[in-house]
Parts: sequence; structure tokens; C-alpha cells
Amino acid sequence: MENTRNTKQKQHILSILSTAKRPMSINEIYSCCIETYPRIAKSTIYRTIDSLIKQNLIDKYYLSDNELFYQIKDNSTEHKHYVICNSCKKIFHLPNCPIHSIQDSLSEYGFDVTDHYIQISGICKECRKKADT
Amino acid sequence: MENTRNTKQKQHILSILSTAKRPMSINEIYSCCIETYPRIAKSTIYRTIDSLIKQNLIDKYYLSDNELFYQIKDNSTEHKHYVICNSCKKIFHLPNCPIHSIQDSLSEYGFDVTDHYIQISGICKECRKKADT
DNA sequence: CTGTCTGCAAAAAATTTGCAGAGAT
DNA sequence: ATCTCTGCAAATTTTTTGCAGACAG
Repeated sequence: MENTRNTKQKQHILSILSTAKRPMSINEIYSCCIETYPRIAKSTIYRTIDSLIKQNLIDKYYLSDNELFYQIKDNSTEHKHYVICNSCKKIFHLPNCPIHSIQDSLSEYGFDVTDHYIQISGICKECRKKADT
Repeated sequence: MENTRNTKQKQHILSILSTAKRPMSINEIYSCCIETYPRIAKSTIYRTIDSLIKQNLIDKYYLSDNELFYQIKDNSTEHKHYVICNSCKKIFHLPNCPIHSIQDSLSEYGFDVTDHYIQISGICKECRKKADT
């Protein structure tokens, strides 16, 4: 296993993601980065994101607008599922993982669940209020 | 609203998807198509898939290997969820949609669920047997 | 006929790779 | 000093677009 180094760029990407605490796309991360590191290359973003995923520090998700999004994986977000508001793009976390009951019934059929991904989207209270006025 | 025509290519793509009854990637669809229409262009696949989505005849999904997959939307698969075996890629349908209970509790908080997507993957019974030997 | 769809080629966009130098340990 | 990471440029891959002819209605 090769060693990994703690560069300013990697730290910065991590800090962007942990400040955001919501999934971000490659382009969003890139745009944030060039404010601090104007010479950063997009390939650096790709490579850093890859290595952070391999280190299990971030998660990759697909969101409704068909782009890949990356989210920090810290204790508070670990194995949480969220719903996303299509209007304001805010993220709301689900109190518990609804897969576990399914997992149990599937294992009765001999199917071992190793991975799952849930994406729920809709309109949040605030946005609905705004839409009504 | 523009009219849409029923070309051999479009029919063929639809028939491939309905025969498969499992999600297929652009490349898989393309490979199938060139067997019957050796001169079909990949851009035709992209454009046809787009128009089929607009016509609400197929659905777009993300599966575990990070490719977009497309699945026919017929009565038997409409609003069904499935689990996919990472090994043989077979699809198993879930008997019921686990979102409804979540949806109810979310609506108590004023969140309107408009869309959801569940992806569960793992290893099926058969593949596990094979792996054991 | 009329206008959409197709194949082809070219363009544009997204992602990956090679490399020499910078920087982390 | 060593070896990973970076920025840049180029290569590769994926997706979109323009166009002239084919074909469905």
C-alpha cells in the first residue's frame, strides 16, 4: 500500500467538502478551489477525489441533475441517508436507514446486501411556502 | 409539441430494452443494435434514448459501476425496485416499495416527496455458492 | 410532400495519462 | 533523499451538434 501525503490542495478540498456538508460536483469543488489556488488543475481535483474515495474519506453520489456529487464522510454523516429539495438543493437527513428491514428479508432468500444507495427528492416546506405566495 | 416517428431503429432499441427487462448502458444497447443494424451510429442511440425518456417510455438509472443505465418502463416494472447482483448482474425485484412509510413521516415535516430511487446491490445465492467452491 | 430521423464527421465536453518539477515526510 | 503530488499539455473517452440524404406519415 502506497503512502499518501497531506498536501495543501488535498487539505483544501477536504475542508471545502466539510464546510459545505452537502454533496458537491467536481465543477463546484474546482470553482471553490481556484479562489484559493488559482493555478490548481482540474486533473488534480479528479485525482484527489479519487484518492479520498479510496481512503474512505468521502462518498460518491448521483443526484437528480445527473452529475456525480461528492460528500464528506464524517461521523455525523456516516451511513445516513438524506432527502434533497429539488428547489433549494438543501439536504435533509433521514433519522434512520430504511434498508435494514429489507436486508433481513433478502438474506432469507440468500441474497447478501453489500451496498445500497437511496435518493429521495422533493420539495421542502420552505420552498413550498414560497411557491404558494 | 413535435411529432415523433416510429423508425426501425427506435423500435429495435425499444424491443431490445423490453426483451432485456433489465437496465442497459448506452454501450450495451449499441452493441446489441449493430448486430441487426451494423451502420447504426452511437449518436442515434443517444438521441433515441433521449426521446424515449421524454416520451416517458424508459427510465434512466445509475448502477454501481458508475455508468448510466436505461430500463423500459412497462406496467410490470413500473414503480418496482430491484436489487442487483454485483457478480452476475442479475436483477431481482423487491416485492414492495420501502419508501412509502418514509414518505408519510416526511410529509409530517412538510416535505413533499416527488421522486425516489433505491439501489441495493450485493451477491445472490447462486454466485455465493459458486464462490464457495 | 413535409418534416423528422439517420449516419457520418466534426466539435465540444469530460476524464485520464505522461512527464518534469515542486513539495511532503 | 525519497517518492508522492501537482500543474500543464496532450491523449482518450464520452456526448453533442450540423448537415445532407433517407424515410415515415
